Amino acid sequence: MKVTIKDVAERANVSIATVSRVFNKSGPVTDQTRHRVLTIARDLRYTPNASARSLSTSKTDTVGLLLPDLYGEFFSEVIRGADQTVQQYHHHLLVSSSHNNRNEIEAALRVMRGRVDGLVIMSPHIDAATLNANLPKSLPVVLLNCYVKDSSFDSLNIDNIGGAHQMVKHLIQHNHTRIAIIKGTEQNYDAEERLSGYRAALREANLEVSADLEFPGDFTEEAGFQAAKKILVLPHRPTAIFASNDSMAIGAISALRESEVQVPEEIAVAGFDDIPISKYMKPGLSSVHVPISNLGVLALERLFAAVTEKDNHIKKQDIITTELVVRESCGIHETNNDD
Amino acid sequence: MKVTIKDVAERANVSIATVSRVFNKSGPVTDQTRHRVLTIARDLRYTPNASARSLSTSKTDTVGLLLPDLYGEFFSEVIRGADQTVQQYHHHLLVSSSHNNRNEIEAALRVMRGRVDGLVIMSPHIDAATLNANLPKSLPVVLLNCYVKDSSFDSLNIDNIGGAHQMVKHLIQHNHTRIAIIKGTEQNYDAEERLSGYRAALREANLEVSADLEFPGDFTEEAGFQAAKKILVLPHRPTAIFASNDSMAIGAISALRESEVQVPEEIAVAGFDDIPISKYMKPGLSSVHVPISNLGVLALERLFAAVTEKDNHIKKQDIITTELVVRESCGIHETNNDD
DNA sequence: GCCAACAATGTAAACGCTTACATTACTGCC
DNA sequence: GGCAGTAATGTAAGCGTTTACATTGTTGGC
Repeated sequence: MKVTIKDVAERANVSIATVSRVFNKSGPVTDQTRHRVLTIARDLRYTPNASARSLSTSKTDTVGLLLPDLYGEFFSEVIRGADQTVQQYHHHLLVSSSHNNRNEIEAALRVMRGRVDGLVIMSPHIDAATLNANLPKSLPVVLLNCYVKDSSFDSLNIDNIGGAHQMVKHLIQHNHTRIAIIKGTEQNYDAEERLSGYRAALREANLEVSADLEFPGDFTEEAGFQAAKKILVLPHRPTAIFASNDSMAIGAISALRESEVQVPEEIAVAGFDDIPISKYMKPGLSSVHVPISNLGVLALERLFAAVTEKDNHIKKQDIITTELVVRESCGIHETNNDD
Repeated sequence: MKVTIKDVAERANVSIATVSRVFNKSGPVTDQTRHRVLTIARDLRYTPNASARSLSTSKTDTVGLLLPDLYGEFFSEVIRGADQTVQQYHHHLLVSSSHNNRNEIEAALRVMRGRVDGLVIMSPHIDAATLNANLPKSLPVVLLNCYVKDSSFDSLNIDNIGGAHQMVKHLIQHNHTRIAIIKGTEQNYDAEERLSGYRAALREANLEVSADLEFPGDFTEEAGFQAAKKILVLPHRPTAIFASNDSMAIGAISALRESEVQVPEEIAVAGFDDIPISKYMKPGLSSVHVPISNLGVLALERLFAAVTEKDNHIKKQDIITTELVVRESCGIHETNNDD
């Protein structure tokens, strides 16, 4: 039924070593022989057995992408960038979500190990110890947006603090003094950083940092919706809302609309991530642009560098800068240089 | 460096066969022995080598998901559903996009073969011949939204015709008589079916089917935008636009807005797919709901059935029904039973 | 007490490939 | 013409498992 290298070798009257050499372009082979082997292989529909090859070479030509969740455009974009890069390097992409649960993450790590030549991990809840405990020291790893500062790992992080700071500063510069924030998921790294960027900007402008203006959220539209409802009944109503991501901003706007509060006239709204829809909403959502699909590309390029360079690969911790995107929802149309 | 079954066996004073039996729960082992092996394995951080195992068993515990593209929420949702199901069955997910190019699809197929126990293929451009030529007869395959009617394959298709028909009929019932369509990508299966559903509904209502009302598109927001611009300059302006997917509908709405044409008052707009944002837009986008993430789940469940049942698996061609979702963009608020 | 039956474990072949090393057959140089 | 050097090919060991079959040890029925 299934055709192996041996079948090809027999039919071509050569040894399996020669067939192997043809397929791997390793070692010298006559043009004539090569051609004969290739033809017969095609006729026989021969494909090298990936497992056998992996076993022999201890390479899998596959890299793993471990994500906290597979929901929403953010991850979809990361996957897209990753796939693109992986194909370019003639590798394969093993994707898995980890459900944010520590045990499941460990299981996922262990299970990936041995199946991949390298691993990109995007999981806010992971720490260096878990990583070291569950992965062989030799497996190249790139951390994407993880809360691990350890210089023993390559990592890529979004400049959450800077981005949030920039957006809030922008609002302040345009005379907003009561700015509420809808926070991200409790304990989430991005969430905390965005919050601290928000606070820093307020402090810097000598504005009060108050728990009364900080509303819980979990990055879903629903949470944004609920938070906005709460904000609306505040005695001294804020003039601006900074949502920790676009989904929540969208939810918030939809709540404001429901209550017939004009955006941005009565309340300005801004988000974070700049997901594609932000551009197409009405009003267009002001946001902090994160080069998401680029993130996937960068992570994988770094990973392949690590895989290739092996031991003399130098690890780096990079911070990806964000960019302020001003649309209508924050009430400041003009293109001006706020920084 | 790397620890193998042999290391565990030596340390535990048993043969490798016993260790193997412990890990696979195949064959009898004393509780005492099992415990000793397990403990030592844990201490040694032993993980069975996946390649060796695959070579030996010719199973990979991995299934492949071949998508035409990785762009947008649609695929992100399919992947999510797929991942969820795959985890449930303790398998892994190898994802790849095929770039819609025939050669690349063939390459992807060939490369997947041998790495996976089964394959879900979503690729409008593929035909039965290509499939047969590049895949071993024994590999379970589920076609997702492919234009292959062949009963020798399991397949899942969206009821594009029915969905489009239903939406256009709905518009007609509410007194729209000039309804433009923004078509999907040329030669694309979904695109053609949605177009024919549109035409059927018009014909059924004795409305003219005219090329003047059919505008090219390619499923991107940009295309929707451009098409709407063209529609706006039409001498006898349509009162409704049916976009072949939500992205184009969103692009169209944004073009109309730019020209200060009221939606739905002046022109009603409807889409297809019911991607999550549709709900949060203003106006909410009327659309044809496709249970996307469910699609991923269903496809993988079918695949696992095929993998498990092996030879006595009975292939089926299923059509997934869609559902009309009426929001504001088509101008008919009331919840009524249109069918 | 013997033997059958079975439980627990071991032995070794096979899975399909890569690759170090061995072999063979040419070349051209002195 | 012999020999070194090299190009082309072959041989066989190993990669880490699984598993059919063999071996050993125990049990219980007669």
